[in-house]
Amino acid sequence: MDTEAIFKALANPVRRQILQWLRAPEQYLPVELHDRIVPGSMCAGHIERLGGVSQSTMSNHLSVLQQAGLITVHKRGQWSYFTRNEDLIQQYIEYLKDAL
Amino acid sequence: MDTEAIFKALANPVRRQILQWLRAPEQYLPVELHDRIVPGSMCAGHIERLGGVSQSTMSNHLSVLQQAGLITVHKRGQWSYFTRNEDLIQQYIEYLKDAL
DNA sequence: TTTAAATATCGAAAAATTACGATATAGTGT
DNA sequence: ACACTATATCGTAATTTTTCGATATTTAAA
Repeated sequence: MDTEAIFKALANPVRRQILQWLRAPEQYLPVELHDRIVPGSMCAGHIERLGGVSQSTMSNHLSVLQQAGLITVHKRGQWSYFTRNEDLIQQYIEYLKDAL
Repeated sequence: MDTEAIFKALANPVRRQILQWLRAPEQYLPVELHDRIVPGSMCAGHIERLGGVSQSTMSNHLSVLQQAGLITVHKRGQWSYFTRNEDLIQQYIEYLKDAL
């Protein structure tokens, strides 16, 4: 677990918001979307539309979260589906409990 | 609880290290020091000597931690004694448990 | 009251992060 | 092959963070 990367990733409000959206993608997406191919996930495009930043900026945020291990990507066709890495998130909280 | 400030404060390795030193000041200080006036605390000077940064830089880090509420200061004479704010730290972890 | 010691604040340089538009890459459909 | 869509990457500008030395402030000590 790269705690340094996690702390840094979480220091940005847009990235924390992304994690929130990914907690309940259905809540933020129209019901009938092909996104549902990978449940509990959103593709980059939808995350981009939710956030108030450009495509490249959002892509970078997603990359930072991914490198910290907080989210994972599954590529299907031309789409990238992002999912929370609940295991790592939990592991990080456990770590904080006695390391903070 | 200013979570934004906490996330940012924790994003810096020097500041996280300070929190570690403050977990057990005795471990990092010569036994016979006047610092023991305020138990579980260290004065700015000792923290400065432990970290590899200048006096003003360390003072700034301490200020950031303080503004985030992660540490508190007690002034005695010409010294500032810094102590972990365990309540807030715990509160922050509780917050993360269902907000992250 | 002068001197010294501990800490805070100021102003500015250096480094890192965030942001954007443009372009590249890769997959889809015609 | 061509156009189109989704995403990633590149180069760079803007912003924020980190850092430092110098100076100010406060308390103590001579």
